[in-house]
Amino acid sequence: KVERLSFTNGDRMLIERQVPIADQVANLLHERIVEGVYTPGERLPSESDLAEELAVSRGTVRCALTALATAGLIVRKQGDGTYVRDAKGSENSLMHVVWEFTRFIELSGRAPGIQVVSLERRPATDQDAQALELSGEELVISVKRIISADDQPVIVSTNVHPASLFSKDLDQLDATIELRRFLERYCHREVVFGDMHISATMPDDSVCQALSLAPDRPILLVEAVFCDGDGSPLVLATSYYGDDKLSLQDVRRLYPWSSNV
Amino acid sequence: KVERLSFTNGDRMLIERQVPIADQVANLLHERIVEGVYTPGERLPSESDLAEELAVSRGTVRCALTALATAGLIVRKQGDGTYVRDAKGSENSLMHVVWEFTRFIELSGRAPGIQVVSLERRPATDQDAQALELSGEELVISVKRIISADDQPVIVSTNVHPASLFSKDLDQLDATIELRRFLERYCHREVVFGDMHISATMPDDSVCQALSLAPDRPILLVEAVFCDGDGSPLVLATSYYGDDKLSLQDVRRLYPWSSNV
DNA sequence: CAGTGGTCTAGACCACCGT
DNA sequence: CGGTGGTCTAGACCACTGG
Repeated sequence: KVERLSFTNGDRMLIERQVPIADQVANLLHERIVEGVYTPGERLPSESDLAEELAVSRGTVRCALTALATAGLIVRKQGDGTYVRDAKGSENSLMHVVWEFTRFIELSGRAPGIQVVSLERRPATDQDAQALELSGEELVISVKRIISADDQPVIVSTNVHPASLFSKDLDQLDATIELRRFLERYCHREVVFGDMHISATMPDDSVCQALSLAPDRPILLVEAVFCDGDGSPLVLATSYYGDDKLSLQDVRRLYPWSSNV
Repeated sequence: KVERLSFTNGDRMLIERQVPIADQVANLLHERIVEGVYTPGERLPSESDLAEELAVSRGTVRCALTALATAGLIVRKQGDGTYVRDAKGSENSLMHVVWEFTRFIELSGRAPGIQVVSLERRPATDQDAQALELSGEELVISVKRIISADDQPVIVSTNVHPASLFSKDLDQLDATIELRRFLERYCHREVVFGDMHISATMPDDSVCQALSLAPDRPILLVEAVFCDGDGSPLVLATSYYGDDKLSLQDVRRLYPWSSNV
């Protein structure tokens, strides 16, 4: 069998073992779309052609394309071809907004900033315990942040983590990074799942003040539990969105049991 | 090669050709989960066992499992097994809420009702035209409905469709069905994609009146464009949610280019 | 009609988990 | 260690689309 540790196309490393080939293919195609090698509305090379170009099987290419299609980046038409979808797509999907604040704000063309309001270790409340599947009087680590766009505060966010996920002391934690990186750096976990609840609410005084809002202006409240691949809860996130321009967007493939993606 | 048009397990028809096998498997497993054959937290039979039981290849079973995992119904653990996730999951995901009102309300344990406020054919507004990718002065069909739960109005929804999708006259349309069935019946299209924007807003007078709300109570506003598999816009939906109990929920697999689902 | 994506199969090897 | 899911391959046939 051919050993394919890596090979180059032109002067560029393309495929290597180690990380799943399908993922690499997806990333590669994603890059090409972002960079405009494949432009919106354009038809991609056929699956067979891609398979040949990258020296992988067609099944692997399909796997990658499925990922992109699920994310809404491409559209596949049987008997015709695969097209780049002309939409921003998944970049600002609902959940990313919650745990990748900064990227979301950057996408709206503004400069993100994070201010840590508080960082504490305390016993879990009943609500915490239920959401994070904790039993008894376990400890949690709670971080409250204010996120700003162009120095204008737009989000108030509180994240509660099971303390058992952390090996470091409180004063060794740098909370001025966003949720995703925070989890990666200190818990070595990756968010894979999310359960979110969205509602409209009137801001209470503290939120009002933090976001410099008029008290009669409704804002979005997002409550979410994020889990890792095993379904273990990593964080209970409560976020208030106080910016007109922060409309949430959700692009996704519907329907349930269609493997046909 | 074995011809497998259909076969039975006990007295029950299980697999037939025509509809993709993987989908049938997914549906079957979904049913079993819903019916409690497989209960939350329980480990499913191994992929190989399922493949053998249903007389399909392991790849096909994996396809089905991937669909369920994407929807958040199961969790797969390498080297261990596949487990039923204990969460309601995808049934009331964000988008379903918008185009399957009745199911959503039923899931909350109440009786759904649909009242048609207006049904008209008119020229597209600029906003319609942009959202539905119409050019010029094309016609649209606009339906305004009030959805109730236990006779209590909870949603005001306006759906604008390109008139070109319809072959029937206005007076031949029955709008007392929800969006999904409406599109199936009269346009013979299936919703596959959605672009949604969510925001918090104060209800205007008409919405207030329709939902019997106090004017100082914030509500959710969801604006969505739904498309078919080709990415063609089918409907621009504008919905106001005026019920405390109607919190939106979103469960989904994150991360982008992981084919590893 | 040729070419595309859609589906399925059979078999292989791997990484990982629990025992 | 055996069994599980994770990945990849090669090849087959189908359904659909466009020219």
